[in-house]
Amino acid sequence: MGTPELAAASLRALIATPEFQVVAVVTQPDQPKGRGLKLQPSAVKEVAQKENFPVLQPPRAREENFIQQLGALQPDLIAVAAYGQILPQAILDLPRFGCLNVHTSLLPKYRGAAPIQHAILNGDSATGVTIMKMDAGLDTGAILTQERTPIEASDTSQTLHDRLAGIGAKLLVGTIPGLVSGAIQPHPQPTEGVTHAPKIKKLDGEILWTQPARTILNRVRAMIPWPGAFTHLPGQPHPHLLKIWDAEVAEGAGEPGTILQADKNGIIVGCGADALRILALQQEGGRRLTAAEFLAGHPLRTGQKVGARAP
RNA sequence: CGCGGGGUGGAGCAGCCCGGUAGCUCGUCAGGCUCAUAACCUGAAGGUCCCAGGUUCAAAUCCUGGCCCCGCAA
Repeated sequence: MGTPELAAASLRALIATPEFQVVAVVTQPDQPKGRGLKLQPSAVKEVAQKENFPVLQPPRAREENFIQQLGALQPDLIAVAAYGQILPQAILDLPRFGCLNVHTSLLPKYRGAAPIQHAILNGDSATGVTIMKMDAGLDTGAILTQERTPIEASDTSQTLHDRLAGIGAKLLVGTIPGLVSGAIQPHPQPTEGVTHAPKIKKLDGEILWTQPARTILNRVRAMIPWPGAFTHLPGQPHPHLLKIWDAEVAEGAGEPGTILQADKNGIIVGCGADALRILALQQEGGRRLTAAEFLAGHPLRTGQKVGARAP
């Protein structure tokens, strides 16, 4: 059971392992997505369909109807990764070996929907993947295995996600035989160090220029690919949304939100501490551009303010 | 048909409302300056103004249809 690309990676790994027999794939119903809000199948559904596995897409997993359908398949084990729905106890109890969950953090840190983003947002130097045996709580199940990976300065949520997806898939496939044979025992999560990583919202991408440049840069990296860290450029009818795709901390001081310098080397904006050199950005309606390309058509003067919202 | 922005020399933009000479920043090429340079000066090349119709003496500009890109929304 899973929905986005993260889960698709695990699904591919399970399919590729001959010891396992995938009897069904469960994913969220197709959602209206993209321009025009057309219905789009999930990443998991695409993989499942390509391999001709039966796909179940219950609108609500707790419906009796679906639970019976699932029970009829008599699964020995259910693997879950970013499914997007809370599973009722009836499903957790269904398989002989329980339900395993792939979670992209070192639990009990960052329980919840967006552990990858929060790890980068907080400037952590490492994170990892946990395979746990699910219980009724939110990511509170007993830990089976964990694998750690460093967070590089160049990592974004995108790159880290891709790496963790691979690690998680491998770890899941490696953990299942150990659980079945009894070689791997579940360990309850420590009560110390519990933190939560709530779902990222669009507004979490808004840059607060009064924060230190380091903190802002973490936000820029954490919000890739979605929603993108953004600010606003004062404009005639309305301010223009401006997404920051790449940046680095630069020396310099100036009033937060003020452009200190703008040339081929980047656009330097004052922050609460140090300054941020913007290297790649995108205005609404436009493509992603390097600072030099952007400046060729959007002259910026030093001293100009950015991000100021109408009082 | 969910809402909105946009497609103009190689890149990024202005011009469109108020039809009539193709503009700006950068890049490219040539020459110059310099110990030297991605710096500076001078000059040059390079455009079916997304496509198809329509209106008009005349369309980048106005009208209709289509294709593509992007932001919002998820």
